[in-house]
Amino acid sequence: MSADHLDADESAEPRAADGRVPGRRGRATRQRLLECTGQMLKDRTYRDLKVVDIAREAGTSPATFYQYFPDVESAILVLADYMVAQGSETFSALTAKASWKGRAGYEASLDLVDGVLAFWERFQPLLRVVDLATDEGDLRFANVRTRLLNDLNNTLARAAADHQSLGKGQPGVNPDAIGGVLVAMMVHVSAHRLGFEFWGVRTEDLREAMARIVFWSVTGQKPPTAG
Amino acid sequence: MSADHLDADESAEPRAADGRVPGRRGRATRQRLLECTGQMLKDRTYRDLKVVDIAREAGTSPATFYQYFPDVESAILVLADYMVAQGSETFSALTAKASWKGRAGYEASLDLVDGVLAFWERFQPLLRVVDLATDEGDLRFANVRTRLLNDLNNTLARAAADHQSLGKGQPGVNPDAIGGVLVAMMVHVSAHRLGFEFWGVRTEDLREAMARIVFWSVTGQKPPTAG
DNA sequence: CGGGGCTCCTGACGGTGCGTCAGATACAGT
DNA sequence: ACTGTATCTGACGCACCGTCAGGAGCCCCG
Repeated sequence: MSADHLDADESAEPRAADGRVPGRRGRATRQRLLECTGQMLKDRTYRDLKVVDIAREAGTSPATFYQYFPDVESAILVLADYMVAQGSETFSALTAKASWKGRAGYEASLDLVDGVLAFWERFQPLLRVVDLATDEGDLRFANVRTRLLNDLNNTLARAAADHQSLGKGQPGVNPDAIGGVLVAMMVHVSAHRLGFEFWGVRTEDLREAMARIVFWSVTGQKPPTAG
Repeated sequence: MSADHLDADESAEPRAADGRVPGRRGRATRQRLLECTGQMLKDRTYRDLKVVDIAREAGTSPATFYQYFPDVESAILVLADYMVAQGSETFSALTAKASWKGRAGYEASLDLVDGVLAFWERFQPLLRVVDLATDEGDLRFANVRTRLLNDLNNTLARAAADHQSLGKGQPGVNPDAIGGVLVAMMVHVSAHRLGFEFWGVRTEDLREAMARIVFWSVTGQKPPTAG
């Protein structure tokens, strides 16, 4: 639940490799390196991201990069932290106000699914790296993933539990499992959206299928029939 | 649909780097290298798998490895091909005979989910690499993934379509989307099973939540209430 | 049983990227 | 201008990659 001990490097003063706190010029260089890193992630794949390229792009030398980040992953983690912040904001906006009742409830499910799809679209390059590094066993990125999905997870689990306590929804099924499974579904489909399209399945159709599953899993109600 | 032009290297005679067809001794070495590769995948992570280590483990030299495989990925692909064959067998056994009606239908959904979970458990190291390489954009592994999931996908889509044509199920929703979404859910949860357990969600509960979603998505019927 | 001609193996090498110094360079204050 | 601190970088050693040319093993025929 609490994540106080899991701060990224950014929560404190950024320190250079030798321990000193960077001044104005240093912070500008650091920022430039970050921006170039984010930029290059859009083109090349994570594993083809060479320190020397980032440095050259930022008009500096590889050694300078290591002054501010112990490795490429650490730089990406800083960008990922920003993404997590955006995610919390985005997802809480989508789930806070929504009601689960009737047609409006189904519309809210659609909005939620659309929100996740859009978020994955927007941060695609970063999320690709996060998924990759998480699967590779990098705990720093696993942590990013957890922080990003935690709220979503809890919100859905809470909603499922609320319906259960009223005798609706999915009685007797662990609400955390419901939330986790739904998040897994949305996340995985979002991540492989292009693969689906390539395989001939329109995103529009995925969106509908997922929203219906979300709505039914939480409320136990059959969603309104599709147009 | 058709995959005739996508054969892995294994469908034809394995050839050595210089084009010749290996004899008895050569094939034994090749096999030994394959086994060591599979073995070492269980310990180290994919990216830490160095050719020199595989070679040493197999009691030979790095150069020998390159005699039989252009790169590490290619060796893993051979192992993956075997896995795909196992998968086709496993999954078709799970879906061929099953009926979707009533309580037995729900049991079949449970069996299906269990089957996927067990399969992912069994081939965990290999599947981790397949997922990883697919996400990294390696088309050879994306192809493995497609072949592995295609049947499952089609089976579920077909079942959904059948129910729709009887006025049941999810009328008006693209059956391919339903199949794809369900497979995505099962696969992603299976891949992150340990993550869920660590986070406090028992596999038993995930299994139930997923089976219910599968059953409902295909048949449109509410599954039997949980004990 | 010994030598010719295959198959099979490997030591050694050039290449690329990593990460780390020691020292060069820019800048700010006096 | 002068000095000390902040910032940068050229150059290096390391590790792994992938490729040769040539050595070692094996089989078979004479």
